[in-house]
Amino acid sequence: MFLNINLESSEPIYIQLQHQIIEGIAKGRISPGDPLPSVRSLASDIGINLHTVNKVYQLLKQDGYILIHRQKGVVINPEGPPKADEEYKQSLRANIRPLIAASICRGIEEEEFLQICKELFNEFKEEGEKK
Amino acid sequence: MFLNINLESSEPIYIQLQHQIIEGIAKGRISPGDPLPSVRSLASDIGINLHTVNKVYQLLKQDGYILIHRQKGVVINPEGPPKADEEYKQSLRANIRPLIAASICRGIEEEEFLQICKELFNEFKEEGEKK
DNA sequence: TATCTGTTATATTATGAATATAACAGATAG
DNA sequence: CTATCTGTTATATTCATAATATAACAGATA
Repeated sequence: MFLNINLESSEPIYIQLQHQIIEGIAKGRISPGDPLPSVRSLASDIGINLHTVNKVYQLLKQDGYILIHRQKGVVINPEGPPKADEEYKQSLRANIRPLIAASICRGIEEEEFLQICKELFNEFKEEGEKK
Repeated sequence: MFLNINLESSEPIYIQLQHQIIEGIAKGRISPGDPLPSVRSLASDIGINLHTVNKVYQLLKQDGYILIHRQKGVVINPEGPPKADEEYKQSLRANIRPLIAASICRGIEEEEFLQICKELFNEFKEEGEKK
């Protein structure tokens, strides 16, 4: 896999895992229909507990990122998660707001902030075109 | 004060407080040199413990947002926090990245994301001009 | 002198993150 | 049929963090 988990980070393991899998989907490194490792094999690959991986899979399932069939195992949802509704956008704003506030206090202008966002979007686009 | 703390939220109280004070500075609701309430009075105003407020003040002091004089009490730092260096921008990118990844998966295009950021910046600008 | 300030110390409770071990039921390969 | 692998559930333990409670100290102030 493309996973790079830092066991020493203050960021919880299950959050890192969740983020990196979602980023993998956004970048097209894993495509709709692709299988994901079993909770046990992924856990032993990374060197963590089975339950930590299971927790992540449950969260991803709940958000519509993956499907879990008793037979086929774990698969990237071909449909993808539901489109962003107003509630989602509201929570998105709530997450960005403190980042912008701190940036303003540190002298990062709107232009520069938007530029950083554009560069991040390019990070995802470029990878998507490699395939 | 302009504080609105949700004691039921899963977001820790000290994080809410920290964010709202920084947002207050970014919006110009509190200006450089302005005093902040004492740890005890603010704590009793909100209905929380003195140590929770003290923790927030220590974090804000550490980041250069406020100054704590033995005499004058707590004051918004006239200098403000240090300008964003490359390390800060790196952590900023790390914070924005998962938001963008999830947005892409949910069908939010770059344009719309940037538009949301612009609106948030306006949130801060508009308030700043009221004074 | 009494009061308010930030600060420090100590202890307790509650919650969440992560682990360990075990077991169950369904599917699959030998 | 048997053995193995799958996700799932249950239970328990360890550890760190968030939040509280109570107390005390030293400097400044009225």
